[in-house]
Amino acid sequence: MTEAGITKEVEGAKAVKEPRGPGRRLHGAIAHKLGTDILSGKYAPGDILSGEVAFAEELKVSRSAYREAIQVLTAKGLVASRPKAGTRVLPRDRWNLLDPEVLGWAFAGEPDVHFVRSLFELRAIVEPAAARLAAQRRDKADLKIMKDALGAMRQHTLTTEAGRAADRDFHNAILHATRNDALMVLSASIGAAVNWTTQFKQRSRALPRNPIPDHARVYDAIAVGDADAAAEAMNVLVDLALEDTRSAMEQQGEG
Amino acid sequence: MTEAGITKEVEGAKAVKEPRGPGRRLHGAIAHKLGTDILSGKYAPGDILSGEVAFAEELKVSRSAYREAIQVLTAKGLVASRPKAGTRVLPRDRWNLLDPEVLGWAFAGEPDVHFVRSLFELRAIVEPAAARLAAQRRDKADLKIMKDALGAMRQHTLTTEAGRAADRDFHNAILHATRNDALMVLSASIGAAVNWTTQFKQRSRALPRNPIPDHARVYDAIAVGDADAAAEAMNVLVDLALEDTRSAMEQQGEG
DNA sequence: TCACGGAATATGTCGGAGTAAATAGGGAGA
DNA sequence: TCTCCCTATTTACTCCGACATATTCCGTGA
Repeated sequence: MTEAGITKEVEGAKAVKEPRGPGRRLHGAIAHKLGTDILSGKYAPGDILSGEVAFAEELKVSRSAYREAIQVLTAKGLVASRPKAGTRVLPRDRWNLLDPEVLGWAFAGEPDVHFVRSLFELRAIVEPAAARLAAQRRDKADLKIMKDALGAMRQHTLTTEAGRAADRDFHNAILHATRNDALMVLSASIGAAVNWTTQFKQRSRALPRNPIPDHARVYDAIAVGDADAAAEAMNVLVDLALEDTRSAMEQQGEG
Repeated sequence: MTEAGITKEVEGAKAVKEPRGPGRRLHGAIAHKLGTDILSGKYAPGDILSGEVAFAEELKVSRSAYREAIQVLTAKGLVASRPKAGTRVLPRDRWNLLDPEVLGWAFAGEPDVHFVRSLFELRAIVEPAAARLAAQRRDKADLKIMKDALGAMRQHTLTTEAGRAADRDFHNAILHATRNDALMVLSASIGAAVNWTTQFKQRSRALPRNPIPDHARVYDAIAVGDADAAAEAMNVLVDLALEDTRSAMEQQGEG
């Protein structure tokens, strides 16, 4: 039954789907392939993806599947299609880089060091301000989540998956405590970026210093409602991360 | 010819397309309708959009068109479809609120005051930091754009479209001068949000004080490379905007 | 050299078939 | 008799191929 279920369309999906991906749909797999190709620079802005039929038969899929993938890419601002002009890659400033899926495509290939630096700069901007807002709002439920995450961080080190999960929970709780929808969405993007860069950072250098006390200082400041202290303590944390990224960037080349 | 060209599918598009929309595609119109319905709360998170066929025949469009629209919504994290469970509205924190199109849907109906405040808070966080980075990088071409926009702002007032365009150009140039891709994407979102709220602010109160001197102070600080002064000057600007939004919010109710 | 018309091509749209998953029903074991 | 597990059916999402349409390009004529 299962072997019989592997029809030709699934074989086509296997051809374009990357191995680590979960049970993706066929058009999702095509979108992933095209997205990574665009993000990696294989297709430059202004370039035209030659017609539907050519791509569809090259990828051994029907035009509908290809079309669905193009719709996804269009929704994310990567391409635009016009009736006769074909599907054209849009300029970079039209791309929705904060989209989690686009972020995943960007980090699927070679992570562009310039872009990684941009992301960590954004984090260095947003998170201290978020800590300030969290200290001003001071939601009890979120405070408890932070405290639990802090406790989990004490038990596990940052080298384990549980430790990294606790770290993520702590930062996400702070973003959540701002009661700011826009910041919460950003937290998803930033968190994803941090995740994807974690592996890169891990092989570039060992995990430095012990971040627990710094995290505790952030929590204490938020708990007592000291906005300035919270922002400053978080500033120390993200500056450390930014510095790590900067050195890793120089190590990879392209100063 | 033109009347003959109006076939049933175009009539269907007219049925769901809002009047002000430009030459949108059919599935784009459906996505707009469903998107605004979801953003306005007509469909709550966890709610199920009953089957393809029901919606397709209710909207008088084919299933493909409906499916394309669902693909767009899925790409933006608004919904998720599973073979039997139907198409389900995802929780809010999965939504890609920073997507320009989603932002447009959010402001198509009643602009949620809480969300507007979030957006302006984000702007108040990002723009001073952007001014600081711009002062550190100090790109000559972007500096010229800022200067031109400043000159245009002197000639037109903020009550005219040209004046508002100059204001947008000025702020966008600062974001662009950061050489930070993530910030540049955010600028598109924030700029769109500011645009959509402009009409709301205009009828709520007259344009206050003359912002030209403050903008000039930001420009001067960036031009001489004084990062702290640039951040502080921009802080004054965005705090003013945040204050305006706050008062407009209270005026509308829901303090 | 410019304008108009025809042709070609790619997009947009439609209806049908297949397949995967969730639910409900029945049977067996405790 | 109640509970748990297995199976079958229903459901609707996914994929496919073909048709209609709009736009662009090129050629011809003025």
